Amino acid sequence: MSTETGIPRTLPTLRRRAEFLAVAATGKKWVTPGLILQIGKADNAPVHPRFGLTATKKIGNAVTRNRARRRLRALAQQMLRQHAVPRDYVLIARFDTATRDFETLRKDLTTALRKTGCWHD
RNA sequence: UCAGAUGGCCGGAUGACCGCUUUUUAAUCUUGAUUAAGGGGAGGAAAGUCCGGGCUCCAGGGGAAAUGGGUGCCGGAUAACGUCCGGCAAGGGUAACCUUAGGGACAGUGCCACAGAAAACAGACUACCUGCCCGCAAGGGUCGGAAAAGGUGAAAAGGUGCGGUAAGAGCGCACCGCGUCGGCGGCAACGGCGACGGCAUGGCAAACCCCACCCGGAGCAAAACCGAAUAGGAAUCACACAGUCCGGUUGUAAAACCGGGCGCGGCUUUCUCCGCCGGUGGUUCGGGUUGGUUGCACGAGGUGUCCGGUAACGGGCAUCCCAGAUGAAUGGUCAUCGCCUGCUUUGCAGGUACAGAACCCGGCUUAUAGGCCGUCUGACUUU
RNA sequence: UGGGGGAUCGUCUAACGGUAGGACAACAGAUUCUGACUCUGUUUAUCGUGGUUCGAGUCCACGUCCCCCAG
Repeated sequence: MSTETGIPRTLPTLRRRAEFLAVAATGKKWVTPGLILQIGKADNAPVHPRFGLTATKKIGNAVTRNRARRRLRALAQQMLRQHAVPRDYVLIARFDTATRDFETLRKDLTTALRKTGCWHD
């Protein structure tokens, strides 16, 4: 389950509707053109960062939603494991998520983490 | 060469790094996890959910009826179909070919607005014609004849031509259409031939309907099992409360228990037969669950080949195993090359469709950049 | 995932298969010193594509969008 660094190789994900609602209820979020980041409360934070993904029907059909979700997941596995304090995170896909350049998307998430104070090196 | 018609197929490729899921083998231990190596991992429509079937439950099976729904030329294919194949008819096109919910209008009911004399028992109106009467005449009246003319309308009671007549009329004739009968070809739809009739039966059934055939309902969030937790409910109302006979066991007896028959109640809308079960149904209150496994991928399966059949399709043989997620995997990034378009033409820029399995299969419908391979028709040119 | 229902002016709602009507709104005019109220007039619609029919908002097929129910 864990390596010598203590952080799992793949981050656990949010699964229950109640968990998503709890993250959204804090109201703490940052909006960038590529994605929206929501952050859960600090008092009941988990040991390691967890994340959930949301792609609504508004951004396109099933193929577009799948592609946006997969890019966000790949991004989250890369970034959150190294550069995020342990919290619950929810990443919401926007119109440009499926087509935006991946480096720009990475900068979007970096900016969101820094602005919300969840960044660490 | 140009313009068309039609059938089938494909629907990007390779590599590197980092991942996800499933499976096989091996190792480790905490016996269900980790690690390592290897294999598999979205479509022609996976879509819409419009039909058909498998499978599961409603305990199971048979018959009848009602209600409701569907299909509708004929023959065949199929597990089945509203699908497919072949044929017929009608319509369109120079043609290849395409389109068609294409049974019944003499079973009955209904509708045909406006216009028009009339919209369906044909008969009334205007107008026409011979005779008679009135009148100088124009014209009027009347006994009859006849249904050819009447601006409409989507549609007007066979059409065109000739004869015929006082005027006309299938009144007669020719051709076309229609109907009836006969025999011929075809399994049939239907076709064509001959004779006769002398025109009858307007349209709408994607209006109600009639006829023929088909259909029980719900759906994998079906359903089964394991585990945890809680409960093995309470109140009230309605309905039914039916028992009896026979046999056996215990017993002194009364009686109790067991089995069977008849009866009562329930078992998909109703009835009924076999069968099964023994209280049923409604309302209110209270309590609880949302984990895992199976179902779940060897199938009306794919590929190749041979045989039968015009074809749809069927059969034989060989060979292959080819997705299985559950906040839901099948990917992310980079590079190179295809293909298309444009140009500053040997390189740069832009583009590369529609779209994501969720129990499975057969179809239909809809979306789709671009490309490939046939077959056929018409026109033009050359030989 | 399965089942059911619907779509008519900008909004709400009518309409036997036969000229798509009404209310509110908008616009113009009248009234008023100006505005409101009131009166008169005008504009605007059958979800899309095909089919049946002489003729479809209505009947049929396919598609698009929306709503409801089960869980």
